[in-house]
Amino acid sequence: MRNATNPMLKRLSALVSLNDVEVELLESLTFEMREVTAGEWLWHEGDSAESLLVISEGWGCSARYLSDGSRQLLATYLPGDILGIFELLSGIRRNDVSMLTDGRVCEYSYSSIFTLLTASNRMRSALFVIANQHQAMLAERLVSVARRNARESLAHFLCECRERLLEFLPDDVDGFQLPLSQQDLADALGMSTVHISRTFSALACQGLVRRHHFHMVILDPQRLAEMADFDDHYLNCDKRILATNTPISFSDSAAAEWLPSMSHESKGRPSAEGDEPTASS
Amino acid sequence: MRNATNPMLKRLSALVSLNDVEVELLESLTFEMREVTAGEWLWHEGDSAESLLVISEGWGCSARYLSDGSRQLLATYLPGDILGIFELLSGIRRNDVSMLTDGRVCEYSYSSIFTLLTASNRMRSALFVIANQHQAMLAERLVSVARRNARESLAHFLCECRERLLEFLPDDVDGFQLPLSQQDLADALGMSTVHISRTFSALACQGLVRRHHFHMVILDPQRLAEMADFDDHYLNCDKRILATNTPISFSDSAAAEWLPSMSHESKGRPSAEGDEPTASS
DNA sequence: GATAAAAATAAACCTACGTTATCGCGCCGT
DNA sequence: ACGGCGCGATAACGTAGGTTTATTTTTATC
Repeated sequence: MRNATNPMLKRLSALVSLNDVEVELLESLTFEMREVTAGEWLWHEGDSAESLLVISEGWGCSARYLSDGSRQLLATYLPGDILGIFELLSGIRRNDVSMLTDGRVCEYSYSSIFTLLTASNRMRSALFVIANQHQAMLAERLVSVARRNARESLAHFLCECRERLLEFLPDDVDGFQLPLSQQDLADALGMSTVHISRTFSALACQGLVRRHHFHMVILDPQRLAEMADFDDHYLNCDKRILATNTPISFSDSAAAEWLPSMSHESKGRPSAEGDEPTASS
Repeated sequence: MRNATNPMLKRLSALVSLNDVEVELLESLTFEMREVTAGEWLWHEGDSAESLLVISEGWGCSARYLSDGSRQLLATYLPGDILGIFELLSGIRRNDVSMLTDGRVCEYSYSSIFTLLTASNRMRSALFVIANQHQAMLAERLVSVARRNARESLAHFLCECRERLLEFLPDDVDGFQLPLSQQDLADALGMSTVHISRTFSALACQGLVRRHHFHMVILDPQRLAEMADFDDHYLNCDKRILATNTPISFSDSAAAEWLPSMSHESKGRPSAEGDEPTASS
């Protein structure tokens, strides 16, 4: 794999196979790397949105705060995650986003992102896929909160975290850092901190997980996934589509500008297209 | 307002002010109108996605079905709603979608939609805004299920329905058809049917709503919104952005192709741009 | 209009979770 | 070393909402 100090490049190249032109384009993007600390706000609802953020280190989250003072986590953001895609066109931040831990974020101005989107179908698709993933996670969270009991819900969350981290983790590791306090987990899963604690104990008793402070070990991923009714499909289906370059049958030339991987060049404008040698249609 | 038998035109022109070229383009789109009946599936998760659907009459919903047989409604679709935007680029349906009532849907092939997206910034933005709205509703539903009690939750849902319908309803009406059975509502709000029933009684006792079968009357919208902590912002903020044509400051020409309403023409390709005389930057 | 099927209500009972409170532990600054 | 503080664990208790069963109302079918 290529040198990837550029976080955006790192993330996108994990999602789609980029050609040299695309890599070059990504490497030429200017970004500002910034140190952030736990609890720091990345932005607030209503702020004007002019840049896209990639988390390079640390965890973040978006949340809604209610009038009674409680909050509901809407999403967690892991290293490699890209934030602010949804606001690209509206120009206004939709939720509060803050860091759960110390870390490092990279800021890309929307104008450079627009260049990217215009130049490459695959990268446009990749950003869509990321946005889709977050929508899918949100839906799955709703299912958890609405339909699963505490143990299933927590188990599901742990499975999800593991699956999301797997991509960036060495294969042999069976544990990972889960830098969420029980308060954070409670806010994410719609439970009380006390019950999070209880539920962790229960899962530990069943020999499913082991936890020491922020370090999680999933002892029996299979059984945990079973009890949570966890299916990684919602996290990976779009990824697979991009990976296999599944072409969708369209004759219209307009489609070529939008679809992930049509093999013909788009009509004469600056373009970074070109396909890897994969199963073609 | 213009003749709008074309449901897509009707919806988009309610969202953004379209110019004549755009209207013409929309009117030239071919679509297939289809009668559908309550309970009919529009598509299933995993189906290949090749078209966008506009609900012209009736209500629909998307849902996740769990292994224990229960289901969770993820979204409701009202007349005018556009379905399948998210699948534009992935080409695969992500959730099961079915009709809650008899109705009528219009199908637009993705290829014609791609034409639309390529031709007009504003329509591209409009579709994004609609996708954003659904994401926002999903988030708000999560908040409801996770943080609000039954009365607040139901009240919030009713407020949301009212707000969404308001656009298409005569102003003077204080009642509307809410064609969801208590089972449907329970599936949407993560509660049991009996508790939906109880909660309706409670709301009725407090003089907040009146309900006769599928006909809802919100007796005191203000008080209902208060108790639900309902703020229509999440439904309307993007709409307002489009309406006021707020320009976002970008010097890059690539941005002009993406943003809702930059006033300059995009570079020489077929374009349906042109702006209404509004407050300029 | 008679009948069956579906939806809504109601009452009784139960449990998964919230709430409150207490205690122990590791971390920090003085 | 000390006390303060945030975090997590455990226990006792209360309750919102689930479950079950039965009765009534509404709708659909003929």
